[in-house]
Amino acid sequence: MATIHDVARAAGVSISTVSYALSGKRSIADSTRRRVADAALSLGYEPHAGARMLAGTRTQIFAVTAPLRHDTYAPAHMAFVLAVATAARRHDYDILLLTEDEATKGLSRVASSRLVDGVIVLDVSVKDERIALARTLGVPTVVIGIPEDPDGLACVDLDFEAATRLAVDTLTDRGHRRFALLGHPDEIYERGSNFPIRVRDTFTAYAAEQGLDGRFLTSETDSAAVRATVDALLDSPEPPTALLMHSQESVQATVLDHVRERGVSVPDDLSVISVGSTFDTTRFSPALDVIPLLPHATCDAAVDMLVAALPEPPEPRVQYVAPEYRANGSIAPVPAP
Amino acid sequence: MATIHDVARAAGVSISTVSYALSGKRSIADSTRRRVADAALSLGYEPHAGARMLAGTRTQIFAVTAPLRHDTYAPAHMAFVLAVATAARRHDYDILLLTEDEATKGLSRVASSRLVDGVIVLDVSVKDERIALARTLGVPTVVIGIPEDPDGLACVDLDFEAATRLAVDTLTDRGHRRFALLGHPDEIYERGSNFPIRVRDTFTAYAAEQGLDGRFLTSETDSAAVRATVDALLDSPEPPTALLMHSQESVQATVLDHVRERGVSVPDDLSVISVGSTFDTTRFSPALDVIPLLPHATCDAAVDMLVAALPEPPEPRVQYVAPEYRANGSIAPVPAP
DNA sequence: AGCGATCGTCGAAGCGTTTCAACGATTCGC
DNA sequence: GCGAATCGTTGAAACGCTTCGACGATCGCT
Repeated sequence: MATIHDVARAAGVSISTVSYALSGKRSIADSTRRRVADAALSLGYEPHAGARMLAGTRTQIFAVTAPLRHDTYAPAHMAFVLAVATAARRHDYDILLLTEDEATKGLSRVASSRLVDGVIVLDVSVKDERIALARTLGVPTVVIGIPEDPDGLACVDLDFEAATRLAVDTLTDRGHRRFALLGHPDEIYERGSNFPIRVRDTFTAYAAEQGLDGRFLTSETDSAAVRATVDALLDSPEPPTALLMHSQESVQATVLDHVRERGVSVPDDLSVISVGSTFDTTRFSPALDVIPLLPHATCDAAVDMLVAALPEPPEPRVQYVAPEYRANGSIAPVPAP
Repeated sequence: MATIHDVARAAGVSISTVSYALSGKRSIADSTRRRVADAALSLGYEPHAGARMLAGTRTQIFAVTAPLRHDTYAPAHMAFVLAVATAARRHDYDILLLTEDEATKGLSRVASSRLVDGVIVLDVSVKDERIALARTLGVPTVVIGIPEDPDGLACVDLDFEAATRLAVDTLTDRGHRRFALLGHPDEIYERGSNFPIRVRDTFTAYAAEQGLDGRFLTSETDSAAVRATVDALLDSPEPPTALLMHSQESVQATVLDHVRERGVSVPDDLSVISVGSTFDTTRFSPALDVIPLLPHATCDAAVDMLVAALPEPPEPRVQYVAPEYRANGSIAPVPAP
């Protein structure tokens, strides 16, 4: 394994010149720079990570703390981990993965051994011990999602409020006045889960503000209960003409199945939008319009925020990522009465 | 941040004594060891990762290279990444995650910068550039899964051959003689995917060897095609009494749905076993007997193998993890004719 | 022409560990 | 009671890099 000494010898310069030539931190004659670069390349020189950490101030590693809860939806979870990894690499950073109980314990460890330059916290829950830890550790941290008390923290998340209003607006533009929002199971709200609550509350408040009929329904996960909920909705005296869904993939699939079985056509009889989803709604039949979670945009923003502030912790603030509407033909103007 | 010097001063000994006291690499008087330990604890001393890498020979980091392909089943993928992380932590190792194109490019990078002590290769494909790279890089490596040419590599995988025979044996013990295996879509086999082929070939050969009727069927992913396949099977002159399934979760769910719709009872009319599955087959109705993939057992074995050999590459060999049968009531003795 | 500023390069001082050779103090065998 | 072996401890030398201060050479300005 070639060291900086080998490169220096091969290029006929001193090791400091090699360092400066490769890092660009001081001006070096073009001819010298070229000679150094050539030598480095032909020797296959890669700086020793440990030496770099010790001498320099950067490790070029971020920790990603991503506990796995029993209700974690694996594909979404992975999309975020992946998006962080990809974003980090664009800034020459690698990702150290802390999962399960290491998501908390490992955080202190890697921070105080100065293994990482910063931390990305994924999948925050309402009461998240990692939040307090990040605050006391003083290691530069960005949180993806909004914890109960974001004071003193840099957070990034999709703007669920805007997403909800965007869904409603898109439908009122087409004349809809009677809405329903099918949310997650009750326990999710009772547990204080962050964005389901934000979506629910925004929906209710915004519908009231606009003088719309806006019913909120929770969804159980078993398919019979979902069908019963759909029946109750469609059989009500003035059934909604527009349905927002902010729930599990399987629930949304069941709803569509059951609606079809009842002879209700989407979008002719009922307009449907999936809000804040992580899965591919074009595989449903019919494909659903969606305002998706945006792992890439969110993680890019988070990593940018972290990198920009280094070596200091980023300025505490909550940054919202603007939602995007993806049309797939599941909405239509309100049907004639 | 406390350094080893601070600890030495606090304990009133030299830094080498601190190092030896904490590492246990030389005998140290018990009283001294205690004083050092106390000092380290009260100062919150954590050794500097970079200094350690530079001076010592270990980094206490493994790279996990896990590309994400378009057909990767996220939950299984994550289970493996997680299982590796957990196993590694038991040996005081952290995990550096290399995904997407970094799965290959990053491998050279982290290996030649001596950032990692070893590599775990996940999700090998038939033609996998990471295999060749691992061979030339000389960094200690263990592969999870069996590549086309495992020569010179240490590999760990579930014993799919044994799993398949176990499924067949379990059913022949109950008198079954007519079998079907529902596998993956055709393209999977054509692409040369490793374990689907191993399951298929073992099934066919073992059935022949035992003088059984063993039909192999591929499965398309769309539900109509799956139903048609089931119909063809059940309507054949001498329909099988036992069905093995080695296919996607949704396909298995569809099969069960359709079988039920046709009034065929599992297990009374048809015994069913799910082979090599990563998902929870107890959520099906009926719950299915399963010989699951074993991420934990597999990753434990892989990490153990890697750690045991360090700092040398592990001895090249293929280690098979024994399959486990999980009964959930989906098999029964062959029905009376 | 003479002066200071700028440029390209270099030597050397760390960074915080691990580890080796060596040392004084005990203990042991005879 | 003497030399040899053992034990606990130490100082110092790496490990490979970054970065600071310094130095000649070159430049631009009066």
